[in-house]
Amino acid sequence: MAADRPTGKTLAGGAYERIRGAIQDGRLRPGDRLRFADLQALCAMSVTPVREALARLTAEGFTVLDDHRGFSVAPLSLSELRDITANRKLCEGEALRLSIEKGDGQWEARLVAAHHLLARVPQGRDDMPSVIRDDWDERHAAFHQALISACGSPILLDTCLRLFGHAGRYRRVSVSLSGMRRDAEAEHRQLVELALARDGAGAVAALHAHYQGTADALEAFFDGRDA
Amino acid sequence: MAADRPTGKTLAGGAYERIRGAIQDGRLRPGDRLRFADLQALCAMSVTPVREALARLTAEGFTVLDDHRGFSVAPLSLSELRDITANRKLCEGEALRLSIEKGDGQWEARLVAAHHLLARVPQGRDDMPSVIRDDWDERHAAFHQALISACGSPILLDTCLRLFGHAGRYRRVSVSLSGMRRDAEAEHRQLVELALARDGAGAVAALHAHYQGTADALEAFFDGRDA
DNA sequence: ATGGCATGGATTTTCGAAAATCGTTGACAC
DNA sequence: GTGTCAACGATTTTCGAAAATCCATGCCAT
Repeated sequence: MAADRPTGKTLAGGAYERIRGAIQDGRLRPGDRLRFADLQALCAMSVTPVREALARLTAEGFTVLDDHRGFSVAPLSLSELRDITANRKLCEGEALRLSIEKGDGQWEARLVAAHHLLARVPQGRDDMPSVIRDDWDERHAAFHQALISACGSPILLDTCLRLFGHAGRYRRVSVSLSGMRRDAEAEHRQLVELALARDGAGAVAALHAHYQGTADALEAFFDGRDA
Repeated sequence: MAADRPTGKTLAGGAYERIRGAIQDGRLRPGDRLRFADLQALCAMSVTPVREALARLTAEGFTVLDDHRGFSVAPLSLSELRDITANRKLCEGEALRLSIEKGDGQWEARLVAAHHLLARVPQGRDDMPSVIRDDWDERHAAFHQALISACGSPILLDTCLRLFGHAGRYRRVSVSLSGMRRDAEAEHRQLVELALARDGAGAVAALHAHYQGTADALEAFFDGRDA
């Protein structure tokens, strides 16, 4: 709901954002075949920028490409969810540890500010409580980004950002079917407190528990299905 | 020297491999502007597949894109080298630990085989000892891949592969100017022994030392330059 | 001399159609 | 009834040129 104008600087960039948005919020579902005709209609442009957008999305793992058979939305699976969770524990855990070790007052300020914004908006919509609000999602991402923003490693930050994006696909599917997680707020607040107290080990443990809790909540949904 | 025919299945795939190869072995140098006219000549194809290849390379960090100003080869810097090294320690270290913990006989066989192939070929060319042989480079990559191939995490493997590719750019630049590393062979053999002995902690420590040694050898070259 | 502005050239970005490829359907032989 | 093969339709992939954009040069006014 945030991209009607040719968003960025180039059409291809706009197509990238639009298609990625459609994948992340479920309008395009896992396994769906992506025909160029449909995507051209969705993005109101020719085939070239759409193809570039799909190339980028494929490199990031949101879509897959079978040569000469076209693109499709990357499937979701229980095994990938577990894999993502394990990698988030490893990478974001280390990034958090580094941030606590090296973060300065600016970092603390960013963290407190991001948490304040996140805590001020409800997770679900008023009319449809089982659908995540767009602004909550943005602020949630910004919060986790702020948490690790002082780690000093652009590459690690990039890895974490990529993992966060992939986890987002699972988060939304789960929430739409099994309801919100009840204690996310408390866990976020606890993370801030531990970080400000410079309790590296405790904060990393809390982060691990946070992700594992999210993953556990999702496992129920995938139970039975999956490949 | 390994791609005259339209390598893969699609032209774009061939362009990707060719341009990436040119970047990794230094024919295209960091900061070089990538004009479509030149690339079309290099790849012998039209603009569309070249553009798709550049989109993929950009998503993987080998090239950068300024909107409407074109693509260029991603620059090399001392800070990025340190960042890559730290991330390799973290990710490949964990992947190695997991492989040692979970690897079976098949993994051991792959590892021994890969090491055997690597040890059988000299690092530098006979005519130009300061240039890495293409086959050594391939086998070196295969060895490190085999080392962590039993970690059970496709995402972690992908991260490691990406990091290895980036580190390769630094490795070649360094070797071409300051000569080979003298003890790489011994370190590789030691890694195999520790892995087969299932000494997780020792193997990870050896891997860290291996990467740090490589990085230290490179720092000398970058000393003075860099941004 | 200096700053702003229009003009030109070089390059990227996009388009719409042609060429190539894959899966499938249907006919035909065994 | 079963298996093989050829032709078709749908779709991707590629092409070559047009449109859009940016950077630099030179001109004019101050």
